[in-house]
Amino acid sequence: MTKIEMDAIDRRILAILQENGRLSNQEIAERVNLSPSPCLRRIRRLEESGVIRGYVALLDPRRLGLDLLAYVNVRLEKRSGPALSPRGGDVTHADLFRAAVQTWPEVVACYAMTGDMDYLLRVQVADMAHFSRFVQEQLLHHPSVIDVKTSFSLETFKETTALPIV
Amino acid sequence: MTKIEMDAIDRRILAILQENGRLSNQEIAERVNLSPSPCLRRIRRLEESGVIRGYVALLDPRRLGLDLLAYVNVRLEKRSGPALSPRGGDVTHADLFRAAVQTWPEVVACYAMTGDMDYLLRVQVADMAHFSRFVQEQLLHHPSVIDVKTSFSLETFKETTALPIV
DNA sequence: CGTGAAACATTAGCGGC
DNA sequence: GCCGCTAATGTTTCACG
Repeated sequence: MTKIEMDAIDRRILAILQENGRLSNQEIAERVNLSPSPCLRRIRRLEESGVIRGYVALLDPRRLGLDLLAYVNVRLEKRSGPALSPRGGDVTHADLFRAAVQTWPEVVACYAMTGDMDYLLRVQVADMAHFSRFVQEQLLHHPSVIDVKTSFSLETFKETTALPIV
Repeated sequence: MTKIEMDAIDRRILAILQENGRLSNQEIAERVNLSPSPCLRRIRRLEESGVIRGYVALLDPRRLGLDLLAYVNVRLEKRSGPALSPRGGDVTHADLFRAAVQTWPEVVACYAMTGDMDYLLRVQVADMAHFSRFVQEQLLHHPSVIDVKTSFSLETFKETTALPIV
């Protein structure tokens, strides 16, 4: 995990790009008082070093009919692995659960957490019917899951992908 | 909140753009089997209607030294407003808290939630020292905050800004 | 780091299905 | 209505000073 050297101009470029990832290189160069070529060289370096992970379009969930956002705390079975892999290695409940999470499109984020619940899922679905089906048929149906506790988002007051780079 | 008509091509364009927001219109047009101009017209329409909220660069928090991600549950004082605004309107604890949240850069998301805590904050900071200072000097210091409960992310297994568009 | 030129991309107008 | 062509304009990119 190479942490690269960055100066004030690099940080300004990052601040600009995490607000608007489609500005032209020319426009960015102007804002940081550079000509286009060194500015582009800096951006490429930030991309290649992994500081910039990628560029994405952000969509509006409500305009896509995804009106329900839930945070689900999940507790897993802790007893030793429920199965042996074909080659004899242990497969833990955590492994199974994490693999399942990758296949569930409604789960847009999954973290292992401190505290008395093991995982926190961010779940984005159309409505309560869909959520209920997801919990019953996927989450609680999963052999590694012992218990879930859900909170629903009533309103979003702040939500940004922009990190606080000082 | 106008929900606009979208066909299969529009959805394919959205799916492409939420994975890579910097593809050229030409490239996207090719992938959806359209010529550049109708493709661009569709993208502009999706932008103007608000389905596409914007384009951003995603940065790697760890490469920026932001190694600590916390989810903080916050409970607020419920008794009637602690102050009157100059023009006489009531200012609730919720109003005060939400305004403060906007000014705290380490809070990258804030939701009002169901359940026994009122708000859920996503907090991104360098280390425990910074987090501790934030909780003591900002959160607990705020007159509307009664109580906070924090969980820390140990590991991220899935995290995407791409919504499940079917 | 900046200049300049070639390659490439965007976008408005117009005609056709 | 929505598609695709063309042509003008703007942008990216790279060798070189």
